Amino acid sequence: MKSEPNDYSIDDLEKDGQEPWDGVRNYQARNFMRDEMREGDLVFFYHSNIPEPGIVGTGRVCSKAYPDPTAFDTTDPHYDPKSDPNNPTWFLVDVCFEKKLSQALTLNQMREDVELEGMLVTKRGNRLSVTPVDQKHAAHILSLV
DNA sequence: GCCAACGTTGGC
DNA sequence: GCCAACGTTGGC
Repeated sequence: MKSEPNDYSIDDLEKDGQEPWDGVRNYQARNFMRDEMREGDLVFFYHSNIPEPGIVGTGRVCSKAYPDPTAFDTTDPHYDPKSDPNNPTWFLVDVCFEKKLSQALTLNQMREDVELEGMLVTKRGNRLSVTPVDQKHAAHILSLV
């Protein structure tokens, strides 16, 4: 799961302990959260839009998927007038802090690692903020950090 | 700050 | 339903 650290960082998650992953307005990312993610699933926390983007920590999915309340909040920047509260468009899960890495696993390192070949987040032009990670890729990442 | 990638919007 | 225009993401 990507986040710009200026907006929400691994340190923020460590401090908060748990955070609703709100504001996602992309159908593919929504589908992963709503349909694929389960409580207890491992999450890699990725810092984007910085000089050295990469994985900076781990977390866990710690709620079932539920409607994103910011979609109904007219004062929220992610307000979506087309999302009907009776039939919500946007869903999210809560993410709980697990661990901050002593050293980030950078995007460059992931791209150079043949074991991580094909990992979605390493692909050029990938803009999805929530992407699935293969079991074998996840296991390898855990062996590195 | 630039720009490639790509999703969304809206005219037709 | 096509596609040009536009907006956003995010690496560089």
